Amino acid sequence: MAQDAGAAPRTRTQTRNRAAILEAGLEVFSEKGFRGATLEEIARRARLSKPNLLYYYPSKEAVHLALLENLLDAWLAPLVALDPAGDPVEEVLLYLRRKLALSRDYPRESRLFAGEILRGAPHLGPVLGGRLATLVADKAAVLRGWMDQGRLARLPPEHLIFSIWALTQHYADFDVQVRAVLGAGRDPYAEAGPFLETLFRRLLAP
Amino acid sequence: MAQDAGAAPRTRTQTRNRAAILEAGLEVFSEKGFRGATLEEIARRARLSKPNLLYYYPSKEAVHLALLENLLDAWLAPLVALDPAGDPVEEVLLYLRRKLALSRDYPRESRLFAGEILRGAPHLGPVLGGRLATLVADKAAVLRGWMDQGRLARLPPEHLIFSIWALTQHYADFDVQVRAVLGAGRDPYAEAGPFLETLFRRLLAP
DNA sequence: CGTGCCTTTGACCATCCGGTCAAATCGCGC
DNA sequence: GCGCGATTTGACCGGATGGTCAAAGGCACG
Repeated sequence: MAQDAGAAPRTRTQTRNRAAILEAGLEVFSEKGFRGATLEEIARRARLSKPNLLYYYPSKEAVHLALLENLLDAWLAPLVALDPAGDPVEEVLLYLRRKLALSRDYPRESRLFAGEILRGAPHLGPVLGGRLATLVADKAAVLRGWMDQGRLARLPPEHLIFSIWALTQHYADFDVQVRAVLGAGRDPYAEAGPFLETLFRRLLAP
Repeated sequence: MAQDAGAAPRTRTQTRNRAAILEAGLEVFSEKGFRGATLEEIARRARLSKPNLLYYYPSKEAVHLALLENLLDAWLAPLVALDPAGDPVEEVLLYLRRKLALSRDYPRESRLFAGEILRGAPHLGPVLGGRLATLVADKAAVLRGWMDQGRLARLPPEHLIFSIWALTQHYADFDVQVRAVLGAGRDPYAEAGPFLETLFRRLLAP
C-alpha cells in the first residue's frame, strides 16, 4: 500500500514515481488549471497508467495539494531570508532579485500559485491567513524598524512587499502578454532586472 | 432566431437576456475559470434555462468570447487616453489612477482577463500581438519622446507600462491574498493609492 | 522455487456537462 | 382573437473524466 500521500516514500520505485507524478502534475496544472487538467494527461506525462497514478495519490486533489504544499517553502524562502542584520536597501534588493529569479527559473510554479489565488485560494486558503500573514507581519516589522531608523524610505511595509510580488510574478504569470508586447528576440528578464533594480533604488532611498 | 452573437439585439427581450447572460457569465467565469464554469450555473444566475441560454449564445465559448471582447475596450481605454500633449509625470500618474480604479471597481473583469492570460491566452491570443502590441508601441513612443526631452526619467517604456499593469491588477487578481495579509478592517485600495502614487513619482522624476 | 508483498493494469462505472431537438408557449401586429 | 414568428423548455444524447476493482505481474528473500 502506498495510499498515504503524507508518508515518506520507502522504496526507490515510490520515490521515482511520486517525483514523476509531481513533475507531470506541475506541468499540466500550471498550464490548464485544476479543472482543465485531467488525470489521464498527468498519468501519460508521468509514463504511468491512470489507476497506477491513483495508487500513489488517492485523488486529483491530492496531487494538486501536494504540489502547492511542496511549493510553499521554496516560494516563501526569499522573504524568510530577509536579514534584519543586513543593510536595509541591499536586503530588499536582494529579496527582489531572488524573487525575480524564481519567476524566471520556476514560471510553472508561479502560474500554479497564481491560478490557486485567482480562484480564491480554495485549497490553501487557511495558509494565507496563517503562515503567510504571520511571515509578512514579521518582516513588515523589520522593514518598519529600518524606516524608524531612517535607513529606508517610510512606506507601508506590506504594500512594499506586495509591490515586489506583483512586479516579479507578473513576468511569469503574464508571460504570453509580455512576450507579445515586447516582440520576439527580446529577453524580458534581462530587461526587467535593471529596470526593477532602478525602480526600487529610487523608491527605497531614505 | 437569435443565434448570431455578433448581431445587435433587436427586441427588448434580447437586450435584457443577453445582458443577464453576460453578467452571469462574468460572475461565474471570473470565479471558476473557463473550464470550471458550467452552462448550468451561468443559466441559473441569469434566470434562464440552459437551452434558453444556448438560444442566445451558440456555445459556452461564445459567451466567454463575447465577455473578453466587450472587456477589451474598457480595459485599454486608460492607456488610449494617455495624452501626448499633457504633462508627462501627471499623464502617467493619471493612467495609474485610472488603472487602479478599474481594479477596484471591476475586479471580476480583471480576474477574467488574468485567467485568460495565465492559461496562455487561448482565446484572445491574436489580439495580444495585434491591437495590444500596437497600442503599447504607440504609447511607448510617446513616453520615449518625453524621456528624450528630459521631462521623464529614462526607463524602458514597455516595462514602465508593465509595472503599472502589474501593480494595479495585483490588487484585484490576488485580492484574497492581499486581504489575508492585511487582515480584516483595512481597505487595500485606500492604502494602495497613495503608496503607488509615491512609488511612481519617485520613479518618474527626471 | 515458492511465498508474500509491492506494483501495475484492463475493464468498468457513475457522474457531469456541453449541446440538440421537437414541442409547447408567448406576445405582437392585424 | 387569430396567425405567426420569437422565445422557452423538458427530455435526451454522447463524450469526457474521476475514480474503483479484481486480477495479473514482478521482485526480494527464505
